[in-house]
Amino acid sequence: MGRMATERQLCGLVTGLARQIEAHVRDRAGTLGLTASQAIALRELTGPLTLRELSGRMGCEPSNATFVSDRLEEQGLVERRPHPQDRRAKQLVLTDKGTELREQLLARFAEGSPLAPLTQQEQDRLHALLLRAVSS
Amino acid sequence: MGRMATERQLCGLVTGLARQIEAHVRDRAGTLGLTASQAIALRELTGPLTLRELSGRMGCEPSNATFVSDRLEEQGLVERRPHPQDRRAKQLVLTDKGTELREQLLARFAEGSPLAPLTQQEQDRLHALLLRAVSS
DNA sequence: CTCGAATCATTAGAGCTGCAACTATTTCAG
DNA sequence: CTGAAATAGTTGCAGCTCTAATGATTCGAG
Repeated sequence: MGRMATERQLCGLVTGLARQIEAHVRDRAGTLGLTASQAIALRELTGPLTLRELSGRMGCEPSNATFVSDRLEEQGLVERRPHPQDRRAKQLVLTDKGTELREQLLARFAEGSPLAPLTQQEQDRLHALLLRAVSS
Repeated sequence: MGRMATERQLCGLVTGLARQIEAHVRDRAGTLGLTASQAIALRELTGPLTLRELSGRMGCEPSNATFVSDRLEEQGLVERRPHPQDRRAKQLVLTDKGTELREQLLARFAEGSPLAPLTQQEQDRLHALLLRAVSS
């Protein structure tokens, strides 16, 4: 076994794992009739959020948040409301239907995550390493 | 600070880092007039590959490899040749132009990877953890 | 106060991706 | 040998993501 990990291999592993996570989300979301990014948006809506805030939480561009919000709004899961303080911005709010679906979603996500096989200690160590890599 | 890392946070970190890597590849590839996936395909072409083999190395579906190969062929960087043993398959081969561009590409990729800030020891530990997560 | 710069959301456009269906070929059980 | 099943590549489709440009609003230096 080569003990020195190259950055090349590391990048491959990271993107590979990201792909697995994405596939897991897609699968779970699919059981509720949602796409992966719709599900992630719904998950992040812990309360009223501006579209920019949502894009920040989703880790994507604001234009993408607009796109996803359109789909969620079409399905009657969220509503766009004028922002109380800033007339440029809009607030995204869950409807009753959206709130209910979100709860089901959170339950589904808990089942069989790709990272579940790792022990708590391993997860903590991975967390620390990733945090260092991301923030630098 | 909560010391227990949740799977939720971990998933976010992994996909966030994957995004950074993707952005880095996109940036470097852009300086040579390539898109990110074209660059990754080119990088993986260490020798003649079947489209299926390429898709395996790229970590994507075969249909995607077809798509990317079309673009590379349009630019005269690769050629599709009949497979010597299997008439179903095709072999993807770099042209002279493709070989030359690939070398420039490898040099560009080496500059400023998102994982460079990690020490060798950290990279090794990350490698081990990711390997465990991916393979299970 | 005022006007230029920054910020919010949106739109248009190009490109990537996975899934499902299809054809051609190979493999293998009987 | 023969026909069913598996495999290679492709295509169509829906959906995601980025970048760049735009209009509306807010902020801030002077």
